[in-house]
Amino acid sequence: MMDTVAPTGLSFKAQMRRAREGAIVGTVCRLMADKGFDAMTVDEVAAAVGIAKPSLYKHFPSKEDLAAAAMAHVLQRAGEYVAEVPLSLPPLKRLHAVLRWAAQVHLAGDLPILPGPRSPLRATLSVHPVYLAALRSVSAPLEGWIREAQADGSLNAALPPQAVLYALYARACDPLISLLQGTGQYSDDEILDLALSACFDGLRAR
Amino acid sequence: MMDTVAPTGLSFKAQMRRAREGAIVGTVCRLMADKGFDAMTVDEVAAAVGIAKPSLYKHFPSKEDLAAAAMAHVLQRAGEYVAEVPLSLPPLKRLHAVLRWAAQVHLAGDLPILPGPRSPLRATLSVHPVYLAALRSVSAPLEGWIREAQADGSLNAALPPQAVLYALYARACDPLISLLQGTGQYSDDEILDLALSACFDGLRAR
DNA sequence: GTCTATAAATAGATAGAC
DNA sequence: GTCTATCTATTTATAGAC
Repeated sequence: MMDTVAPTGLSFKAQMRRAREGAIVGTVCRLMADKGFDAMTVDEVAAAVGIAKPSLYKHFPSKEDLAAAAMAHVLQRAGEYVAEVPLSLPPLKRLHAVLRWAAQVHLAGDLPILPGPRSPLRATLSVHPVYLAALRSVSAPLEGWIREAQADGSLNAALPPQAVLYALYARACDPLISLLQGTGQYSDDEILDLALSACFDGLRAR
Repeated sequence: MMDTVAPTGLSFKAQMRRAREGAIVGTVCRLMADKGFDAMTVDEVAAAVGIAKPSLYKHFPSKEDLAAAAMAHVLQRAGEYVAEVPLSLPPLKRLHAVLRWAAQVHLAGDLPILPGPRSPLRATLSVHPVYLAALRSVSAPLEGWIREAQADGSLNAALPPQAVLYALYARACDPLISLLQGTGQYSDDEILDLALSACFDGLRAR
């Protein structure tokens, strides 16, 4: 039996709270994907969620915590997807599948864009425990797969594993996807294929 | 004889004006590379240039025009570089050289990050004549080189030329470069080689 | 053209009623 | 816990002296 009904009455309110926080976080993801952290206003978030601004601040103490929660949420979803990728697949295919998943989230408009190198948000994230934990839950298995794929000869072994990992994070947020989407000339599947091919196959002919 | 001394007295002031505007635009480039358009404030720009804010507004009528001028400036520099690339090189090498140049500018901290897909800045840029002209002065030759490189079999012909062009723009601003730079583990040349290899060769082994 | 001083709007964040 | 109303700081932009 699932534990959707908790032993205490407290948990019902807790569930509603989590549901609302989920709605908030989802909204923040969309707004950060659209305009980025700096251009997003707390008023917009509140209006889009359909609640008042002070209610937001009961859930999250600051705008930056709001953003950190949103990015942690995306990373947690990614971590869940990573955990479900069948290890029977060859490691390169597993990496391919993860990037495809991330690119789909990007296409759907739910992937916050990366903060600038010296953005104040970066400082907040770099000490945010929940965000960092979610980041590691993705990075650790990916880095293992990268080493596997380099060992079996399917991934370019001249690239440091860390560089490959960073490249995958960068490609998940690839502006190429938005640019192609903006033309209106390609279907979502075509965009995914183009972006993945550009990343794994490279621009040079093979 | 060079025309550094102009026939009219007016042109001397004009030169000083251009020099100051050059300093402003250079500062804006650095700030936009660091923090992006939205997090950059006009006060910061004025302070960094060493002039008062109203003086800024004598040169540029709004913050968005400031940003457009900065991005147009980078594109003009890129256009000048493109015009100097020897056509004796094979087309793929020419594209390679241009991306390397852009990545160097990025590494130096002088390449504004791309605005978000629905950023208000995008709307301004899309109707800014100087910016659009500079953009075309880069895009037109690049697109020709892309078709050449596909025709001679060195560039993946399965990718639409437009997609390759967008990919090059995206890679010029590749966050991978900042991420590698942030580790402190790699020299600038190593970062350039890694970023260029990831773009042209792809992550897969060859 | 450059500055000091300031306007006008908007941002993040909170007080206090219910 | 949620809302109305508000505070404070900051931001873009300008008026007006020199």
